[in-house]
Amino acid sequence: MTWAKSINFESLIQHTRRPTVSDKSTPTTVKSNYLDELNEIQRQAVLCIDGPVMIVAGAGSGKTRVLTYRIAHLLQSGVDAFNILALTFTNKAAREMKERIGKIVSEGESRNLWMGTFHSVFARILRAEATKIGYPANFTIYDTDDSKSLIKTILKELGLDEKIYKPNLVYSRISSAKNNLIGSKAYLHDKSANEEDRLSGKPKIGEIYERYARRCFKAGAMDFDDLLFNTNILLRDFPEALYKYQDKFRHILVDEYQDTNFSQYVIVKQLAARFENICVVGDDAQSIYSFRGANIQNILNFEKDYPDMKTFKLEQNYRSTQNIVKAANSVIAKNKDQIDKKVWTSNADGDRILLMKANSDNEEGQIVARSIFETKMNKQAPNKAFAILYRTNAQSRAMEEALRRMNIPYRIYGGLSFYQRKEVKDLLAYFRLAINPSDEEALKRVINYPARGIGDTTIQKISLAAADHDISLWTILENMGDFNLEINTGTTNRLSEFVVMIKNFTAMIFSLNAYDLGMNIANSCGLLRELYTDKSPEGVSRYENVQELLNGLKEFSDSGNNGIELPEDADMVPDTTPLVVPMPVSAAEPDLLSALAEEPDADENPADTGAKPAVKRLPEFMQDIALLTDSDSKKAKENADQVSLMTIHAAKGLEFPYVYIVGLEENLFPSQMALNSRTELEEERRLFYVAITRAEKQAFMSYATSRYRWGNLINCEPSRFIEEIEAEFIEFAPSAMPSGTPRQGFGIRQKNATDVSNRNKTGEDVYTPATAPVKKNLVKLNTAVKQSTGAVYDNSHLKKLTVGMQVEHERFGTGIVSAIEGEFPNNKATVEFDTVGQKQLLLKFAKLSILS
DNA sequence: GTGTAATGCTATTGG
DNA sequence: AGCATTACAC
Repeated sequence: MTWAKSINFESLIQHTRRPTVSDKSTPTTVKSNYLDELNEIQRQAVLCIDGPVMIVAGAGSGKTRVLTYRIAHLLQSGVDAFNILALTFTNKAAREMKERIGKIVSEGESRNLWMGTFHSVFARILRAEATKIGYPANFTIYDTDDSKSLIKTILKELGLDEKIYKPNLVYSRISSAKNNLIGSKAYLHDKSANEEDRLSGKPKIGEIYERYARRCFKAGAMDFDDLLFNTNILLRDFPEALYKYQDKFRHILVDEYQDTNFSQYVIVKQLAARFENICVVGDDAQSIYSFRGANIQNILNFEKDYPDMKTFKLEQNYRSTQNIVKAANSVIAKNKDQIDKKVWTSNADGDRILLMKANSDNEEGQIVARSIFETKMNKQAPNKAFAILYRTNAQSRAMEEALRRMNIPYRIYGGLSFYQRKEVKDLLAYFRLAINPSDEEALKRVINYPARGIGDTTIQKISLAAADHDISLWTILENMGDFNLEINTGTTNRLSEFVVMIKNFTAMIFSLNAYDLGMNIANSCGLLRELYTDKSPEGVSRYENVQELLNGLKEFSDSGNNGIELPEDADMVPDTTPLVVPMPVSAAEPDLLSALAEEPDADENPADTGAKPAVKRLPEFMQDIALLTDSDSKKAKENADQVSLMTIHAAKGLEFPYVYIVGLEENLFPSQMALNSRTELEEERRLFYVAITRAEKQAFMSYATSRYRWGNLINCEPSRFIEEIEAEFIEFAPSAMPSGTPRQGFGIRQKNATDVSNRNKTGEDVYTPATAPVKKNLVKLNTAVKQSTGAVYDNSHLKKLTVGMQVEHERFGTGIVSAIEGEFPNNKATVEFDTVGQKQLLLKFAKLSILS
């Protein structure tokens, strides 16, 4: 692991060697009843709570049960819930596990566990520590749409062609750099990355990345990957923070370890370094997220990281029939890279996998729907016993239609989540702006929605000025008089009305609870009115969605539940310790940031009472909202009797009595994109393995010989995966056996020409440390803080600026002052920069330092 | 600046 | 086929 090696973490990690694995690992206060529900290996895995442990958990082997009991056991052995960090793959998994643990121990205790996804846990920690790394505590989390929109903006600014620099591709380049802990500056100097970009004809990716990172920072925003990246920065550059969390999280558990990426890996490694009470749970055979940076090596190399670790292999499957387990085993055996294990079951043989053939995607839907109907009758099973799994979301439509026609209730998981709907995002954007007016994506989203006569050209002018002065759009809007924007008075008035409106919202953040403020915003921003006037069915639905969001806000205000439950820890109050002398704040402006950080209305000393603050406010509601996904919206009646439709990725960790795996065709599953290398194909195969092993009683598979794609019909060939299942476990439905040419498409298949060896993408990138050295952070801190409050910079040192001086600008570099006009604080300087030429700068805003 | 019609591009997988 | 962006008329 080149990166891991090149980071000198050893020097940072405070090695307090944990006690050697003790012989007193026999607990004293364990309720015997839950241990009785475990088999021998499971029990050992639960009881071994000292030191590094790897649990290799085959599909259906009771992994969740082991994790749950292990945590319960830790608690009963006297470990404080606050000292346990359990990282799960979804928020839903965390919620469910907490519930189960609550039933074994007490609910009060389980609530104090630090349990959630990497993103939600470290977002919470970053809220408390943000100022250390130069971010405001009220930072926004950009979702993928925000990120891509920002990338598009940057592409336009740089005059790059979106067809060459596809935003999706640029985004994933940046994302994978971050997940490998390569910051934008490091990326620019990264030979292999540059080489790769140059060869792919996109040499400017580094430049885009740098701008992107700068813009996010200025907007006080982190994207998903930043949550992990910045956690790493925090732990690397602030040893006292590292020490604090090492000490706090004395026991660390990571679920689905096979799907962690490098960034996550380093976080865990760092946090666990002191006590090494780390337990990872995973199954290499179910690693299906390499496309977003997951590195299967993390689990394969666990032993190298912790040579004295204990391994427990859970190999007995309790979920599925013999047929399903054996069929799945016969498939996964085709993969090369795996941990040696043998999943077995003592369950009944069960029915064979039923393979069905259709002539088109629509017919496939009908066949599947009909089969579900029949199986329901034959087995007397409810709808919720069924799941339809597919490789791509686009396949859901044909299934939906067929189910609807047969009056079979269903629910689609994934796709557009509630929080991604346009109308919901619009209102959320107003909320975001109220909390953090620097949030550029939110600003652009709603500055002219509902339409208020602020058009593209106006926004262009403002953006240009912002780029020119290297300040945020919001700062321009607040100080329009100071810039020659050449915007007519009518528009100027509308702009200032908008600014006043947002400022009013901001001013109410602490006086109103989340619901009252949200309602107030929804009413006065004009969005509710706009939606209400639209009486089309879609319009009504949009209105209802906004109402739904407000309902959620209401519930949150009453109960404090926004879908992610993490403890409110006494020592997790945002750290307001000033790293630099606090900047003076102009009298007119409330010091919002410190208000946010200090929470004036909150209990003075929560540690004394243990009570939560009485009033639930909007910032608290918003703090994790970008991290919520569809499956987290708990209101969707989990228990409704519906057939589940979802992608195989979304089905990870779930199980159903009857599972339909559809669209088993070459170029669809395995995906066309995965045919370039062995490793990619192996990941597809693991995905197939995951799909099969979701089934408890019977698996069904189907393929179509033709389907619509981009509006035209294409021919399809059955997937190679079908013939990888040993024949004895499969049964062909009558229609799947074409009369003329039996087993058409089977047997003889040409080897895929591109099925070559490993593409070796392990990348020898070099991690350049000190992407953000401490000192620099201090400087940046000022700008971040000030921007988030909208206050004026303290540039009083520029009073003594005179013509002829050499100055340095954060972005424009060095230059010579050629003219000064106006009176402080409204004076302007003309600077001849060495590289970017002449610029006029308002000293009030410019971040200049005087060199000589 | 706003709204609509025509065009063109796209569909792995997801927190 | 569906969505997003662009072109063009008001």
